[in-house]
Amino acid sequence: MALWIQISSGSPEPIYSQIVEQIRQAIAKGELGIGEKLPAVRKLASELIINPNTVAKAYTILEQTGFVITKTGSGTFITDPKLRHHDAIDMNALAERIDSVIARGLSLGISGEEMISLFNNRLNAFVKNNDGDKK
Amino acid sequence: MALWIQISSGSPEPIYSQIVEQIRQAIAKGELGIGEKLPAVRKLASELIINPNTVAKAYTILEQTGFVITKTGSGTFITDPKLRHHDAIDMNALAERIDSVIARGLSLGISGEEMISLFNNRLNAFVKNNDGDKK
Amino acid sequence: MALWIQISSGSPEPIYSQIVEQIRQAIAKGELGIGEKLPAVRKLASELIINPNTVAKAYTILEQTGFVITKTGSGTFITDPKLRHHDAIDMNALAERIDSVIARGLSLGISGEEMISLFNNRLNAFVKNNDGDKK
Amino acid sequence: MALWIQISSGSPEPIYSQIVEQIRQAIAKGELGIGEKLPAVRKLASELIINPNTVAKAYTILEQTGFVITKTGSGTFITDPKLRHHDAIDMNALAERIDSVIARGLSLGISGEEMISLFNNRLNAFVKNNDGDKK
DNA sequence: GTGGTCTAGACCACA
DNA sequence: GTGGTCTAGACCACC
Repeated sequence: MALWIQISSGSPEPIYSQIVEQIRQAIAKGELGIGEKLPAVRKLASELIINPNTVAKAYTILEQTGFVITKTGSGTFITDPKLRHHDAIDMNALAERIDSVIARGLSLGISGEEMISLFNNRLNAFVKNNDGDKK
Repeated sequence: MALWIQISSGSPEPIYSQIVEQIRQAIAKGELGIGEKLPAVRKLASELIINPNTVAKAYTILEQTGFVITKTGSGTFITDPKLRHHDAIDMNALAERIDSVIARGLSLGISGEEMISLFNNRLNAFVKNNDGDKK
Repeated sequence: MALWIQISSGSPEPIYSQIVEQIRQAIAKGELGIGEKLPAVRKLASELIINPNTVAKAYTILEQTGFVITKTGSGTFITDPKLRHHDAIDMNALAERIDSVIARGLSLGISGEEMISLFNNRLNAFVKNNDGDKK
Repeated sequence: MALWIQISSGSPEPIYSQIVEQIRQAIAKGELGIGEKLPAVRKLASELIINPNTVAKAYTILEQTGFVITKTGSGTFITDPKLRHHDAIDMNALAERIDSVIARGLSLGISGEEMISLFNNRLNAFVKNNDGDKK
């Protein structure tokens, strides 16, 4: 449980971004609840065998996006979702990402129905986990 | 009709990548048919007011990905989708991209139902255009 | 029999080079004998639906390399192999091409034995044809 | 040891392609082992007295072909051959290249036996080095 | 330090 | 006319 982050160093996506993404997904899935404490920067860095600056950058971004709050001296904690702020810009960005995914799928020869089916499957993986936590 | 590509120079996504993405989407939507000719490198570059090398890089990537073929001296053309070949790796990458999109959406406070609805809407934009062509 | 040249317009190899290569192979296989007449430039160009200049360029290269001789007013003919001249440079170039092929093969996971076997198979295809002609 | 790449600037083969080819061969010969680091883009460029962009292009191609992975900020490294995936298309391309080599050799007046002998000699140069590493 | 992106502009090969 | 290659040099992101 202590270490659920997977880094692929040979990836076009920067490491700090991979960390941000995975923590965001963990929060979305409910694996990380409100107020829960993230691993210390140095500890996570040594476990992933990466530069502490890289972890720090990831945490900074998460804080700027409102997903976590860092209390100097005690650690970094998941924030209350109600406190997170989002722009209309975010919705546009999301729509663009969806378009991109659809174009990629269609180019793979996947039909519209299959795309929807695939999307539902992946979405259920998220929802299921959240239900599990709520029980 | 002549210019349907939109570049945002202040974006973290590189310009050449924006071009690749938009052309891929245009192909997926059927706006660009098989065998159709893309604008010449220098022409598109001057229209978008960017360097020809940047356009050339985008076209090169599209060629390596199998979406277009370039015939030196005559131009760059959309390939037949049947000739494109894809790996199982591509499917995994697609699933990961979907996960990423879902996490982003959920973190914006969007419910599962709304996500599905949004996804269907975007997908319809693609399918509609293709139906129009078939008629 | 009249038209045995196959052009793939969507190829990194220039068209004129494809023609040169295929004629060279036809000569090596014995499909084209000494003194035999090549199709006229304009005729071949119209059959392949390409620019006559492209065919002319191919014939020029074949002439410079000594494979054919053009007699103005009558046509282009295969030369006597004894009259062809080659440099030590050619041998080095050949060795480099072999190295390149081997590296490519090994990177595909093909063993040394398989490489030799494959090479022999392809070579036999050439020799067989020559035997067939001699009978 | 530091510099084993030879560039011939007067060659029809582009410089970036020469670099790609020689590194591929070095990998096939075992001169470059898994995980080994390639020279930095700027360093190799200054040693070969060419533009860094040209080296970068070569490295990019090697990455797209799966021979190396580049980790921005730390360097470019040889990948594990097991992770490289290839298509049946590659085998056809290889066979074509072999045909081309054979035709070129035969046109130089080299007999079939000599061709095989030559091929074996070049192949041994590769295998020997690999055996040496294994000891 | 590393590689990635982009520009400006030149030259060449191809059709 | 088309795209392909290369140079010179700048700026940025990553680690």
